[in-house]
Amino acid sequence: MSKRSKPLSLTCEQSHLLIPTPPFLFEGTLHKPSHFPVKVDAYIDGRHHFVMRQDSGGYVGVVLMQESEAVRVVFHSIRELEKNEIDYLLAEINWRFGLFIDIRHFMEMVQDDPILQSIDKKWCGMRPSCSFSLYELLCITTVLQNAQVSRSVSMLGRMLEKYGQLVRFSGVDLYAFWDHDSLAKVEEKELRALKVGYRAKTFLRTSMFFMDNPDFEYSIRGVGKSDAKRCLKKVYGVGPASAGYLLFESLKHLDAFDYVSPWETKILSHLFLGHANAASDEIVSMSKERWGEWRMLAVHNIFEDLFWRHRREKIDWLEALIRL
DNA sequence: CATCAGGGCCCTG
DNA sequence: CAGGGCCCTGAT
Repeated sequence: MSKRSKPLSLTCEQSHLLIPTPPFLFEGTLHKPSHFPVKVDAYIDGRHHFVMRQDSGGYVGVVLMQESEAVRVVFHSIRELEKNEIDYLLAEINWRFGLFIDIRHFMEMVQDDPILQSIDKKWCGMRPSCSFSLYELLCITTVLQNAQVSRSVSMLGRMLEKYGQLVRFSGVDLYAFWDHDSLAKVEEKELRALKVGYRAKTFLRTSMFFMDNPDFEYSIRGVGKSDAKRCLKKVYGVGPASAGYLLFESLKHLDAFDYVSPWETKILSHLFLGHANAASDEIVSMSKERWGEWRMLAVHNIFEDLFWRHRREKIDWLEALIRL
């Protein structure tokens, strides 16, 4: 694989409509302020952009925008897409952005919960969503491990420059991820040169795993949380923290909150108790008691609201707890 | 300059 | 099941 610096222009447009289960909040679901700045997806002026990879090797730039209660989907590609390709892409988008999820019970719970009530009405009711395939999200959780944000960002940036494909559509330049089969063939030394450290081995082993199990993601969608977690943790490099993110963001388990990382513990401790010293077990059991089967969705709403407010006007205690 | 934890996880004993 | 080691970075 060689470095391709010139963006590939995707000029052929096709437009479709998807209908989410109500109540649906477009920005809350598509715009995630806590996500770090890497050119793999972008929410700009009410439009969400990202790139999907086809099995055939093609790239499809996707733009999502609100159209009353529906979601307008515009595909950008180098040639006209066939009906079966479009059906696949639409079904995939329906899943990745959780358009099928019924959150009515959660919204009822919001009514008599002071913490959830404090979330800005503009987007209390957001859903788990993820522009990426399970493999792609796994690559992201891999760079998150044992690194601060700035390092995670630069590791992923270097990987995308070398192995990704830059595409241009609808006025944005974004990277498509590499495919697992090609990355599986890369030399570990070459990966290590990108300063990903011991993660080089993780990338190779996960890529080989997906090469051998191309239907892994589909086989664990719709499977119960504990079975799905067991399958995920068999993948080299996936521990409790990564499994949690994958279960919620990719597999839509709204209760995937059984482990909290230290930095998240501090933030939730501050919110629950007014100080940052609670133990992570304590935070998990408080959340279970308070929100039950909806606990990860609740925590997600809280975090995104917090980061969103933090971007507009710095929240001092939060600034002290997140490290950039 | 050196030291060290960090948005974990694997492996060993 | 506890704890050392792992790559690199930026904070101290």
